[in-house]
Amino acid sequence: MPAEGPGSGEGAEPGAPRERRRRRGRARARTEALLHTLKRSRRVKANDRERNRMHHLNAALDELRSVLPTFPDDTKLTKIETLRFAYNYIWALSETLRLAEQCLPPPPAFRGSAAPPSPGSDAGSWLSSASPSAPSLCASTSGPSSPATSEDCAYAPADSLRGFCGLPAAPGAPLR
DNA sequence: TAGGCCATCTGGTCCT
DNA sequence: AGGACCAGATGGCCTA
Repeated sequence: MPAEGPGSGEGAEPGAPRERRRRRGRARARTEALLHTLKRSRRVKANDRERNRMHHLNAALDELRSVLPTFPDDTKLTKIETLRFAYNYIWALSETLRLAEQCLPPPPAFRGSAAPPSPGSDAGSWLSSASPSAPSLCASTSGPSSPATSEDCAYAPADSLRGFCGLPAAPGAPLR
């Protein structure tokens, strides 16, 4: 807000140079104050837009979280974990599809003796052996406090693989 | 208390 | 000119 002084319209010797300088100074201060408030209001508007933008970004991130399987269910992944997990999850799903195409129709030998990888056993190796350069399905590379345990890593692809290969999916399978 | 995560502010840059 | 996007800075909250 420009502090508009009460004495802005007094009339004393309109032609005097000193008075003219004083008026110029006041006018300049007024325009500077105006400019300042203009800049300020633009900044406030920009801040508001930026806040909104980030809220939308977070909403999208929440949506992404909601379709990612986590263990336990109420685990909330951080932003970076969500992005990494989504990346790896997509990779794992497409890999699952690829493997499913290979095993349909299921070869008799496979159904009989050799069981598909289970979450607890060699699913991790299934993941890593599927592609040497494959990313881990783990959401993060962080320490033990990370919500993405090794259990989570094998969880989704192993179960979906079971489904695709005509075997009963394990209870609580993440894929609908 | 240090470190991680997050929200917000801010100034710069690019685009329409 | 104004809006969108981006990256850096800052401060608050939480946890080990």
